Amino acid sequence: MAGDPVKNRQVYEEDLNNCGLKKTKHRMAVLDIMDKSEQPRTAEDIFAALQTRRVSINLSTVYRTLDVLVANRLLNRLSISQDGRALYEYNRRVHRHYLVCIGCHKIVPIDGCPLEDYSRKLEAETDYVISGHKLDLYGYCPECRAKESPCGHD
Amino acid sequence: MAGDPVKNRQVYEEDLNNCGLKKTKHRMAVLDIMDKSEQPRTAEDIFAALQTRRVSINLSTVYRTLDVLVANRLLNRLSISQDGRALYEYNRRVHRHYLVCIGCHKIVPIDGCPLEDYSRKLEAETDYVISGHKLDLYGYCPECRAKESPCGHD
DNA sequence: TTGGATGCAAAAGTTTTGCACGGTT
DNA sequence: AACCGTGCAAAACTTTTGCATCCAA
Repeated sequence: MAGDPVKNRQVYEEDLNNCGLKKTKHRMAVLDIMDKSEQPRTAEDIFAALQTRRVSINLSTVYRTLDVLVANRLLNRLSISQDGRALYEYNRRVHRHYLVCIGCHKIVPIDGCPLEDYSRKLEAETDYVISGHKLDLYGYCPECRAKESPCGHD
Repeated sequence: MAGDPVKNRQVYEEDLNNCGLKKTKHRMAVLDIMDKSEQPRTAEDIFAALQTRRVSINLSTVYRTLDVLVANRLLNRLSISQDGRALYEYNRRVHRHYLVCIGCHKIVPIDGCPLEDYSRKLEAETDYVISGHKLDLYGYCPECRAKESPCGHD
């Protein structure tokens, strides 16, 4: 699905066009990096990935690029991280949730969404229009179970 | 429930004691403010509330106090906010989720939790030990429905 | 008395912005 | 050519830290 580079470049280009955004090497590279990322990434992280690819860019441009892509719904900005840094993910237009390991901070996507029925029910109860939700689950992966501290302090 | 100031002060004092923390006017005031808050609050916001109460405090002490109270599970730190600032809430030891209005940023608590069964099911599937989750729902409150922009840009 | 709590100032870290220049359409 | 995108430097903003002093137990 994310394996054919030529096909993907066409997708990115089309997405940028549909949004009325210019096609720049920076935007193309960021979309490609994010599309191929298994996990949500920080701006700094994306900046490093660009440098690895020999794409010359300034960190402030990374932020500006991310802002534009988020505003146009090509990326999502998450608020999972505890440490105050924003995380970004490619918007696959499929509803996705994550399971975050408290021990090693590994983030894995979860299949499916348990909240579809619940959302509609809550709309009826609250008289809100519910347009989305964020759900992340936290726990210890098989490798990290032994590290769990029972006392509350990490 | 949060109406009797004397009773509540006893609770805060007891909680601080149980955690081996000294009882200071700052900690007492922060616990009281948070206990009486309907919505999660930022550090800056709590700082302002303290000043309104004529409690003299430095912003760095607010952060230190919040850190201590979070580490001891008397408060929770949330990651709802989009704008990079941490939000804190009083830990009522009841599992709680929020419904956030995209229009006016009002945050209201939701009754109940739709995820209890799901968590256990996911544990079985993934071989993780799931110790918690974060769920927030987003939408437009009755007052803000008219403001919804269909184009993605706010 | 003693170790933790606090104020103040300074630093650290992330993200944003002003401005001049460069690239895309 | 016009407008948007970019680099660079500086600023803004939230949060953390060092150190001397203060306070609760």
